[in-house]
Amino acid sequence: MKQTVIAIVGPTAVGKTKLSIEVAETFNGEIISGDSMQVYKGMDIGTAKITPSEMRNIPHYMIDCKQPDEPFSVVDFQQSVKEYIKDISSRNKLPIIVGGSGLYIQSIVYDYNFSKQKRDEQLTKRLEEQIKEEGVMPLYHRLQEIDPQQAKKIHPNNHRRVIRALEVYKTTGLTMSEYHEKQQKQSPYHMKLIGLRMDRKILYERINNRVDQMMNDGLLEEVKYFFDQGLENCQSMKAIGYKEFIPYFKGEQSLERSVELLKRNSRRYAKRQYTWFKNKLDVDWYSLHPETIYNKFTIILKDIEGFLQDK
RNA sequence: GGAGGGGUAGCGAAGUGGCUAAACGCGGCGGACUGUAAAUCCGCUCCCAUCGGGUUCGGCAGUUCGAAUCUGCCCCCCUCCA
Repeated sequence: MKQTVIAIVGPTAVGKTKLSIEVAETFNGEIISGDSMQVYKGMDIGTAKITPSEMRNIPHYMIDCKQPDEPFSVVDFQQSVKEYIKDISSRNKLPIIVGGSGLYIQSIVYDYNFSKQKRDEQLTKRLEEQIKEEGVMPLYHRLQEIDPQQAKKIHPNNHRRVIRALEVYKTTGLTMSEYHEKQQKQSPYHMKLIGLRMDRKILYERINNRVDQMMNDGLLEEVKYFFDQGLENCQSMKAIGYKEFIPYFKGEQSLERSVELLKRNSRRYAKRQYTWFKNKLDVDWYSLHPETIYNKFTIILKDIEGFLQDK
């Protein structure tokens, strides 16, 4: 028998957190964050992390489980989340995954079959060097030889993915395509995917306003703290809401400009999130409007009820 | 009234006789994604269309085989001097 899981996805600032609490309270659920940056301790304002009081005593997982100087990856995420789902289900509670990191959610929904070996950072570095010296094409051609299928899917300009594809083969002996072939297409879970969306204009406005709010709430101090710790090159500082301020602290960019870029990057991110959820997941979409958000929530709760009954 | 500077696609801004429907950035839209994913990367964005065609660079009239680019007049904007 498959475990039942609810997932709530959608672009940033659409209202996922709010809904998640409603769902958890109504159906005796516990929440697993599906977010690549909220795992970091102390990155609260910039990641729009739920606050303890907002949690209303609902248990939350995958939040604050990493130090900002630690690396984190989909595989770490997947491993932990699978455990949490098992654990929550075993206690007869409803696991609710809430988040906007497409790949992360995907890795749970379809139980992505990642390569066993860890990422070899030395190798990554070497390949990066090589690209710097001779350009991508030599490496890209090599990829075309060992895994033509994958090569076709990757644009040569996407160095990151060219390198990764090569790495997978070098460290595991299997090509990426071979991993894909082994991939099951069915979800191991009995799952309802709830997608939240909102008129683009309104969403963008909300994003802009939320950034202003973050600034009022002390985002700058939050980021400054990490900057002063010398963490600027860490993975955590690649987050939107953090990376934009690094040039400011270095005196290379005005604060105004940083905020502007933060807004822009958030908007662009929201667009990418839509693309992912639209095209890679089988989502039940619900259109939200700020004025009538709770009416829509009521409908969603009813739908979930129906879903939970017919399993 | 006098002296200069300028009007280019939604915006900003290059271009200063053919290679230009017009660089680049922003804004907008679409897409890819299996260990950095809030990352990384790709495409479209004057109009119609499948090739292809039709209108553009303040306006009008010229020069020229050919003009956003040269000339004349006109309209508008900015700066300085009165």
